[in-house]
Amino acid sequence: MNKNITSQTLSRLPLYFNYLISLPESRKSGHISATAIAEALGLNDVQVRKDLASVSNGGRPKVGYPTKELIGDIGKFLGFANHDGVIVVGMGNFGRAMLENRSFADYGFEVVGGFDCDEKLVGTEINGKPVRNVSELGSFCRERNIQIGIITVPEAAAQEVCDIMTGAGIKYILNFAPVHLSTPAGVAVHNENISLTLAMLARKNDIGDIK
Amino acid sequence: MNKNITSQTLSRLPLYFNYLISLPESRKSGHISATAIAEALGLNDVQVRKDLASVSNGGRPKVGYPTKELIGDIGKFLGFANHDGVIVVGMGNFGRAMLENRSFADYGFEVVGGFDCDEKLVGTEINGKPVRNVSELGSFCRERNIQIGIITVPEAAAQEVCDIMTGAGIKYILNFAPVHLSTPAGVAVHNENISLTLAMLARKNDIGDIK
DNA sequence: ACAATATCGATACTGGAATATCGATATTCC
DNA sequence: GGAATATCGATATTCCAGTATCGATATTGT
Repeated sequence: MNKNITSQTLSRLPLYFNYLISLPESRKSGHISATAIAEALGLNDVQVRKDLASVSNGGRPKVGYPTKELIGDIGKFLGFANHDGVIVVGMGNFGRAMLENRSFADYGFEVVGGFDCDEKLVGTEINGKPVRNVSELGSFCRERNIQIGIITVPEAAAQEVCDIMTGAGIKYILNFAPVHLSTPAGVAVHNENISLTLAMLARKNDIGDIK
Repeated sequence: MNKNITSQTLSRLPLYFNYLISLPESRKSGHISATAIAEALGLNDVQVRKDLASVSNGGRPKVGYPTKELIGDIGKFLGFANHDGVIVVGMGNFGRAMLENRSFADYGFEVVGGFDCDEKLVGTEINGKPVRNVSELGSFCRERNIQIGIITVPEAAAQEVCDIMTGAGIKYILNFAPVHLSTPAGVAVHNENISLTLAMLARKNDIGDIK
């Protein structure tokens, strides 16, 4: 168990977690080897072992890691037992998809509500979650100490929404608008530009010689 | 202008492109330095220079790169003048958002249609784009030589849809279902797990030291 | 009990990407 | 025109993730 971890390792942990919980109950009761996990996921066994070393108390030679304990360790490490509240601003299709996304719960997040400035939407519910007016965002987040926000508004409104969020004490912002947001220090932004992602994926092999 | 390019460089090019086109018109008419770009995007200036060297004819010392030319070069290189057809399978909110996303066009993509297996949706139009039955996917894609597909179906159906896509000759898959897809060689998959992204964003500081 | 085997963990190696350094060149200012 | 400065491009260096190797250890089978 070594708390020094790279983001690459961090990004593979959910993969292991996913794989382990998908195992039939019979296999969960025993042990599992890094070799077996690597095989199943098409990875290198040493890599898996190194990754696991950073979250677990170690496995035993010839036996492997106790499966249930390992699941617990990874889950705990990733904070999947948390219940962090998340708000979503912009109730277009994207925003609605966020409110309906069930997989957040698996990772310890709970979307507690949506915000929009369209009066026709304010007051409605989506997937049982209320839609509030953006003007209430500040008080809502401060009251509940919400620290995570998702921006799914059109490009033009993104920076304004971002400012409102940071003003409300939001510390982590996931931004789906295709613009670069500027934020005060201490606020982490992740820009998720779908078109960009697609471009990176689909253009890789097109062009000349790529390593 | 050197056509040997790494995928890392390639993945940064759209970033530069994005930044450059977002500049006010006044600054676009002049020149821009690698240093300035690096500063704005939080990257190393040498890295930016090296990246740009692979697509542009070079800048001038003390002056930088002619901005408009650079935009053109990157855009041309990335194929943003293309019109690559894209299909979307799964007409939930997510899928609908994809059909309505205007920013694809900026990057040379055109969503040509959606697919679903819900008969209530098949035959309708979303944002002027027809929704077809998944059973027609194969013939549709082969006829039009579609190579790019986006998966926005629930977890359980993702692998099946993936198989149908690869069977239809799709070469690039953007997958929003939170599962690892297995594909034949020659098919590129990008898994976009929103929950995971959020976890990495919001948990980074929680957990010990992350590099 | 002892040999064979599977697996672990630590260390060493490798290759590629990021970064630092440096000389060359264009521009600006005096 | 010449000094100062910003920037480029090339080369050298550093760093890091991934992989291979190897000794140690636990289990199994004879």
